[in-house]
Amino acid sequence: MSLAGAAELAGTRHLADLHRSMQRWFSEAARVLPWRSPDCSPWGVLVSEVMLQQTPVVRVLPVWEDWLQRWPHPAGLAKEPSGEAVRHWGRLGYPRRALRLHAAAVVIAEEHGGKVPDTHAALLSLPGVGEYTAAAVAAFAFGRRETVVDTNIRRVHARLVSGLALPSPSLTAAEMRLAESLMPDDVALSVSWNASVMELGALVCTARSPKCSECPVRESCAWRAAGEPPPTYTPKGQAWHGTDRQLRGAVMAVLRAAESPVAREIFERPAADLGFVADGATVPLAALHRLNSAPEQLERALEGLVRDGLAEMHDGGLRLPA
DNA sequence: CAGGCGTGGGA
DNA sequence: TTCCCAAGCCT
Repeated sequence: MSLAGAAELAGTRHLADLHRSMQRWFSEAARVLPWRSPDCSPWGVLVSEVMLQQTPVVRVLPVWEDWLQRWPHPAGLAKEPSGEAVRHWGRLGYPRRALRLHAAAVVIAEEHGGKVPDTHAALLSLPGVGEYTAAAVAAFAFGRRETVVDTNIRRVHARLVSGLALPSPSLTAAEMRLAESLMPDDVALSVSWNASVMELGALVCTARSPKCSECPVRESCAWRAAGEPPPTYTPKGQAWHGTDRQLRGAVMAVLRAAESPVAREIFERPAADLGFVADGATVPLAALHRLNSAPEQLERALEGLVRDGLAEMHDGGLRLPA
């Protein structure tokens, strides 16, 4: 990063101006989201943060509403079989998150009196909660001064301060130090600073085709000043077609739709004779068959799902954990 | 620590 | 059509 740039920003009047500009922009440009409501419980914030991991807001909204109505408190979810969490996760993706959220609810019910813990350390110990999520919940649900660093914030810092098109592939110690150096001292202001930088990354300072003309801090942007140089590396795309991942997703879609355990042969047989599988399961089953995977790969996918706790054997068939 | 882990919409 | 990627976590 540009140490000179960071030093110039930190501890100067310039930094206070930056905080002010961002706060003003956030107050008028921020999206209205249910988990930002003052009425939203810490549990609602935690659920939103986990759902938002690697998942766009628009897809999270309906599932979050369903979850919070169904399980307004962690204790309610804790009483359910973990498979119910997975079933109601729907097609959000990364269903292990549902499993971990359920496990977190159990820990909260049993060890925290049913209340979401309010410290970074306690949050971090919950399943599925890493550095980012712990900081985000501590800040946004409990008003704490936390150095929140997510992909949006990393990108904004990379451009605004370091003059780079994109941050490095993985989070570095230097980035954490930079993020800390930019934090307002005031607690309330620090919370809105975290939220506003994240929102700027999500709405304006986007990965592709950023809307610099709408940026409230474009005059301070090191990347813009440098002539918007291109990224210095090319992110490696994730393979999808033909992967175990794709097959696992197809199997999970079947299990979510099935009302009874699905026999192994059903996963291999054409979708025609599925009399003993619930109607709702035939569509995802047809999609699975269309993948036309090798038996060995199917075996690997099913075993992987069982190993991960996303499915279990019952009556010789596979089902969501009951 | 590099790689595995879902999904669907937009460029 | 293909590729990219969206508030990461865990091993």
